[in-house]
Amino acid sequence: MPDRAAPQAYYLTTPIYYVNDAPHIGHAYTTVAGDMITRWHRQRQEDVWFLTGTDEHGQKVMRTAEANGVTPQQWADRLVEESWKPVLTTLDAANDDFIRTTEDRHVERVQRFIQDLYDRGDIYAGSYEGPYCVGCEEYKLPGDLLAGVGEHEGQQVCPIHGTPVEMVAEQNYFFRMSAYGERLMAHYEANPTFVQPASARNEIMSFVAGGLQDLSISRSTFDWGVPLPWDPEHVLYVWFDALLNYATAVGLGSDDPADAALFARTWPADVHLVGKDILRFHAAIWPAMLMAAELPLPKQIFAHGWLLVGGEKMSKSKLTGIAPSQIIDTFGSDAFRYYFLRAIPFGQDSSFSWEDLHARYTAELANGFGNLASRVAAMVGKYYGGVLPAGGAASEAETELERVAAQAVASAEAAMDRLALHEAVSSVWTLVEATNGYLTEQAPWSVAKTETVDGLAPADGRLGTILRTSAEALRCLAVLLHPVTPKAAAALWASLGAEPELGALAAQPVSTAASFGALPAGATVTKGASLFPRIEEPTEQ
RNA sequence: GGCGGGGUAGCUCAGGUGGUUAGAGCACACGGCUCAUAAUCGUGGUGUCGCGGGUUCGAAUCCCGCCCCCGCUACCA
Repeated sequence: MPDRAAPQAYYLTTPIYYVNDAPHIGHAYTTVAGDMITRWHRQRQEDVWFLTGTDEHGQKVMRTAEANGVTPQQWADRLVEESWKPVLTTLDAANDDFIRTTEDRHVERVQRFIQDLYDRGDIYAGSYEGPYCVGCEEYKLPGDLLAGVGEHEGQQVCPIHGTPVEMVAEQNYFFRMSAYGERLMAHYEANPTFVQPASARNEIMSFVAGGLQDLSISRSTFDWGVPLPWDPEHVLYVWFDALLNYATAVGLGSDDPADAALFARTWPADVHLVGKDILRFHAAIWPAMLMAAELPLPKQIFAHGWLLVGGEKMSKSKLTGIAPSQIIDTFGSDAFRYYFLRAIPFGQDSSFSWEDLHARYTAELANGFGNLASRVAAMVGKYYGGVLPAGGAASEAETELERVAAQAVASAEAAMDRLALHEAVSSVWTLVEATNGYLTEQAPWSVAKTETVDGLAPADGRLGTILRTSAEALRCLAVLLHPVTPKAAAALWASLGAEPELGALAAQPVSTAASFGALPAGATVTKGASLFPRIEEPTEQ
């Protein structure tokens, strides 16, 4: 347990995923990005907290449960246990906690939070009026309505039923969000990286600059939610409930000293990763809620883009929704992680295609990285019986390769600070390419012909130097790629025989990764299974 | 409608405060090598830079108009 003077943990969250449906690769993408970032920070030797979870209240979940003939709680339990938690394992996500909004710890702390806002006068009773569709049994958004035709000429109609909507008023409670517009604007202006990337920042600023209305935060037409402590006929608006998870999960509102310590250690969060479709809730409503409660704001809201399939946003209804397992069953979790982290500029929309996935898998993972590990291990086996040679004096070529490694680390570090995940991976890859080039130029197989005597070459000769240096590059790659492809990196770590001397891969610091010479001479190098075996056909699913 | 982003090689994209023959990766072709997952290394071609005007000695880059795509335009999560 860190003491009060201890530096704050690097605390990152994914959105909590709505259990209305099963996970698709869009959810998995966010999780993988968060996992890479937090793994990287752990290897910077920082204290880290990585949170993910599920959002389980609201009318949609209630209806889906009803349609499936179960209670909302049963429905949520089933999806969480059968889909959402397993996918974390499938993805190799190393989260520190998993919050469910139906857990007592969350519900109780949410109630305490809103009671506090109510007591402060930031929540008040009012009435909400809006266009209501009887057929849908819900309020519609003004922008969703269509102009009526024929007998409904001149009226606004529901886009689903085609029947006129009626204005309905409902008594409920409001959050005084209008009071926070100016403070929000001031915060955006004073903290340019609070909302990133810039496109997201511009969008949210233009939204808030347009003026904020108070937010209706309770519902009395259904009961699947957190009851308001002072008026249990109402449940809390699901977003108000959901956003609070980031704080309740790390102990806000708990009386337990351990929870209080965790909160002190983690809050404010460093990054909330979000999809750009939920940016507003995180970049406007959530900070306003925290301001109202007089709590520190998170340091950054980072909105990543959408995965496009055939040029359109991936969508289940259009049959372009893809489950993570469809990719992972064929390519593996490492390839899944690598592909989305490398191929997609983090923060931008990007096309996904099976052809691109397969092409990158083959060119970069199988032929580039996997084959590099394979050829080095094979040569250490062939020329030195699997015992890593000590090597001799470094020539300019070795010095240059080490320089490339140092540059890769420096570039990757800088990219990670900007959450330019794709650039970080690209930076690391320069070492893969340089090492393949180094091997071709140094041609250890040719050197072996002149140095080998009685089947073995001297460990301190030129051949030994080349292979030792190549193994060092691989060690560096294992360390740097552990956040991206943890399974392959671990396999490589084992193949290099690094663990006995250097310890666990996950504990290897990024900062010293590029210092060659860490692997002990005499380490047992084994050529295991291919890191990324070639896969025949593009998998059309 | 308003605001914002975008339309550049077969594909995915960079460039874009105007200036020599418009770039990268992939794909493709040729050459080297043979340790390795038929892998690797090197070399090479590829483009009316959405359309039409304009400013300029010179525009992918600036201005005007037009076409097309996408996002935002609050209480569905």
